[in-house]
Amino acid sequence: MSSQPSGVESKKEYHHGDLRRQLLEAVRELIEENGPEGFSVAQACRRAGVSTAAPYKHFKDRHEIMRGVLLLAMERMRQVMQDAADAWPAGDPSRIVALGQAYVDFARNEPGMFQMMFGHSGRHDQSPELEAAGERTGAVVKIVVAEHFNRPVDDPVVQLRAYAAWSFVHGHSFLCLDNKIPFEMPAETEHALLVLVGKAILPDPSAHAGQDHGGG
Amino acid sequence: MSSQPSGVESKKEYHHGDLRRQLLEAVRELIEENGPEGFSVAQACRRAGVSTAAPYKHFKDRHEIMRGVLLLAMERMRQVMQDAADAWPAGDPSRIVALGQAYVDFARNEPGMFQMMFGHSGRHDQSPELEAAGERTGAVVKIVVAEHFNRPVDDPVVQLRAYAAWSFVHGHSFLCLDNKIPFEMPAETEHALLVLVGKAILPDPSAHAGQDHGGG
DNA sequence: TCGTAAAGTTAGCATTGCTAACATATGTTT
DNA sequence: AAACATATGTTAGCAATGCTAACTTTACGA
Repeated sequence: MSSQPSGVESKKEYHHGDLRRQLLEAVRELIEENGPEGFSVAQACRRAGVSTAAPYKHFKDRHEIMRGVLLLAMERMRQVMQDAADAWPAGDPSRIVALGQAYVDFARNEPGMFQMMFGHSGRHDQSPELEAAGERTGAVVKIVVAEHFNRPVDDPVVQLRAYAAWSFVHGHSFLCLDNKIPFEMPAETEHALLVLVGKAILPDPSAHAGQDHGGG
Repeated sequence: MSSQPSGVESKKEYHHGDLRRQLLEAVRELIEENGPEGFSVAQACRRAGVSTAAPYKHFKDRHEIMRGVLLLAMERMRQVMQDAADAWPAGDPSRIVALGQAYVDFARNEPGMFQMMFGHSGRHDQSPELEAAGERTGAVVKIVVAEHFNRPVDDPVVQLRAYAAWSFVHGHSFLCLDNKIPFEMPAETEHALLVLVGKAILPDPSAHAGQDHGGG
């Protein structure tokens, strides 16, 4: 067993032992502190206590670092959404609202991450792994919507309605972070908004059974 | 009249004559070509044919350049939305769909600008003028929604519903640019989506007169 | 035990944002 | 018209950054 320090930095050794993970964490912190633009590899190095050349033993370039950071963030997002869904029984309309709330909450709790994940269309910060992680997150939404409509996940109705709901919470999240909401919105109003739009886009299928939920 | 060149670059004179505008245009081009991250003041200088120090006679720093670029972009956005609204008579439900389509189309036509305007929450790239321009754009939406519901623009119902609709097209625009749509979406499907969500969030007030459109 | 590879280091390059000091054109005042 | 003030260019140079090259130290397996 090597004497690799875990968690906090211990006595200075030549080999850091946990650099990769600490770099990812340092970058995450910097982005949350200074915004998506406000970070540099050099800053992260200082924070991790290594030279500015050290990261390139672990990552090809700064974009690969970003990909690592984003992958972890996407996994956190999937987790909080899964937890929100699990807090309600399948089929309960509150489940969808909770899911949307979890999405918005993640954006508010990790605004830097959220903006890096979705706001840049960063060509360089893309990867198959990240894409797969994104699809796992999207799957959470689709499954809940499918259960809501009691249809298979690949049903066109489910696809379209799930996407419409996602678009809404996605846009709302961005507008929140940008302080673009043109009126007061306390938590209750936001909840009401989610309920309102949830009902509108994902109407209870048992209520008006004959209705066409597909649209076009 | 001085011999200042207009439009294309003419014979090289010591004084450029149109640098401020050409820099803004060069930056806009670079962002559309290389993405929101992929531009530098130096590149814009090369494109405008001046030294890298020249911009600082016109702008305080790179953020002031960005603010200028974003201000012009926001004005273009307001214009295309106003035009879309003007293409339909007041009260026509198609007007709202056209407005949403114009929003999404702007994002697709100027993806770099759209992402710079909304995707960064750029602390440094903010200004009172830009904020005012943003509110003018938002006003177009609010007015159309107010006419739709036949209520004053500051009516809470109008505020909330207009915001909900904006959130949706905003999110959809981002997801489009990020290639995050999990299924095929030709233009007709997108139109159908806009109609579907438009009806859901902004139901025709004449149809179900007694309905509560506020959602409290 | 020893050699190899992993994972650090320092030195250095090109690019960038920005400033300082200088140069040139513009145009107003007499 | 001459002279000056101002606007708007220039070159030179600084510090920070991303990244590479060459070297050094440590860990681990044959």
